[in-house]
Amino acid sequence: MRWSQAFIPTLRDDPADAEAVSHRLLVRAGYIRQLMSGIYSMLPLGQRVRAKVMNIIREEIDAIGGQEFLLPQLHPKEIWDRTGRSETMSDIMMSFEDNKGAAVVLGPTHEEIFATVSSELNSYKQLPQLWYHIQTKFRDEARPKSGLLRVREFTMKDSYTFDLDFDGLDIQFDRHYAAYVRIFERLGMNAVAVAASSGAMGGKESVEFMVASDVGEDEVAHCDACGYAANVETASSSVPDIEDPDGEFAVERFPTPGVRTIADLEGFAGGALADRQIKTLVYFLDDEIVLVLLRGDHGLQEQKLLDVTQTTRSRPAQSDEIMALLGAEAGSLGAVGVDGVRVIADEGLRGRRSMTTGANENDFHVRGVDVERDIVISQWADVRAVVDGEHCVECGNPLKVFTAIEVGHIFKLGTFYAEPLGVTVLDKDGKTVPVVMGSYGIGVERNMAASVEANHDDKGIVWPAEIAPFHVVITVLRPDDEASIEVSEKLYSELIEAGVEVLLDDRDERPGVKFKDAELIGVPFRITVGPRGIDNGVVEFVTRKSGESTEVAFDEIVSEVVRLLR
RNA sequence: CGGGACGUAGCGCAGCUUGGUAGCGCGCAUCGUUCGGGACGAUGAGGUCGCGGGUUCAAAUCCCGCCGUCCCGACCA
Repeated sequence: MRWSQAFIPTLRDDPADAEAVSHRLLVRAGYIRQLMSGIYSMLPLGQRVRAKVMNIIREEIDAIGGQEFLLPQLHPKEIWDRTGRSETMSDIMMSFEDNKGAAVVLGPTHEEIFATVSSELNSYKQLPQLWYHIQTKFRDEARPKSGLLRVREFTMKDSYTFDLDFDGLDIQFDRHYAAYVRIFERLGMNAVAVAASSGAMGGKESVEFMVASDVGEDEVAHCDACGYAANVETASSSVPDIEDPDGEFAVERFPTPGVRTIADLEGFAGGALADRQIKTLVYFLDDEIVLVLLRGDHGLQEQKLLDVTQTTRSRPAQSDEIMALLGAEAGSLGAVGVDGVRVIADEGLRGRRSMTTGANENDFHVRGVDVERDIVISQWADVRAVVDGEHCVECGNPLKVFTAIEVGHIFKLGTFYAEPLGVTVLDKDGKTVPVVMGSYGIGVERNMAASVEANHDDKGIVWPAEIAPFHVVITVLRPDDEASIEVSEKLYSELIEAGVEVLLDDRDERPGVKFKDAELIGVPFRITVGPRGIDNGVVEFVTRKSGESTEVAFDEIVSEVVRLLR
């Protein structure tokens, strides 16, 4: 491609509405343009990268036996009514009527549609199967953000496996795991596989692939020593025991005027340190009101609470609801003497004595509380949010907690979907059995953006060669110089001949502009052709990532590039 | 959905408080000089000031309504 003919609208200034690095750079470097919130046009450079990302994914899934499908984007709403997901997913589902008045939706995912096809799986002899497609999804997100990282229309590779039993599923799952590891490597990212909450999805197990980034929306707890890694929605940690005072203590009520928070009580004469207080939270789990108890300096991880209670929705109670239940405002709440309400206590409170907590009367607390003696605990559970620096439950070393981008998610669904969707086969004995399923997803554009988050510097994008829109840019410093033209045109055709993707910067621009643009768009290698080198029979060869520059003879440069790209 | 900010030329912004001429930088076009890290000079093209209504002799500017975009939060297989 000749740059003079290419549509690569680079911008000198950062776009005003882009904050995430990948968003800023992809817009500035002319890869994408926004059409509306969460909806982007792929410009030629963007489309080249997107196609390469899809090809890598395709290669790796094909390599583990995947069969590529292409299912439609437009679905009859009726199919979604059957599984009830037109209701449960209604807030993100784009739905409307076609011209005949039939209710249709744009698919937010494709389980239901794959299921219609898989109904033609009839016999155990047809299993296992690995089906996938790379298709557009529509999800009407309440708040799209950070460029391509969270959008409303995007491409996803979603695969589905069908097995006769859970052993078969385990094999398919492990193969996907390995394929995903290779994919993220090839995309230039250091992805960590973490245990994830299966949440309302049900199923046996799920693993998310996470790339550390400060624009990520998830938090991961990771142990460098032993490799333990989990989404904080499911992560555990150990914290040092607190030594409670010896001796007998009785529950004693005392006035605490003006004390509203844990911190207030720490500073109050006769109060207590945070780790010697009991924090009492009032939550609705689905429609039941419950008390959740934590150590004063600990925080609640709501997803863990949902998981241990097998509920799907939680919300903090409002002040009037709290008042009706306990007769006091948040800040003076406690579980001592509370009856008829489910009390879920975090493991961190086990065996604790002589604690201080609210008295369920404004401006009063109680001390001398022995958690197990004085409080009726319905359920002990680990519902505490893991914090950076706490200790690994596996090996005891300090955990790191960091934000990350979820670049892939693989699920062992089991029969969770197969049963309601009626995906069954006849086994050897002629018995109808549900198929054991797995599902596996990678967002294409999100991975493009995540790769930029991981591969950039202050000059622009630094693509891994395999997904760069071009492998090499030939920067012609003096396109008005005959010798320069001759050399660069020859190189250009030889490189193309050698299978290298070349961008020939033949624009009538000053050198500085060309260098800046080449760096901004992130082409891995640059060959600079200028009068200075021509006199010596050499070109300058620059590696984008290292900035390293060498002089290479005319007749060696093509083989050098080919060697580096291999 | 709650909170905040913003909407003026392709991009980045000023002008709005105190109503009257729509401006700057970049980019773009032509010419000239330049040419190894975002050149310089000259000339020029380009704007329904987000949309609708109101106040006024007069609205980018004041008032009302709406729409859109971003950020924080809620939400999110």
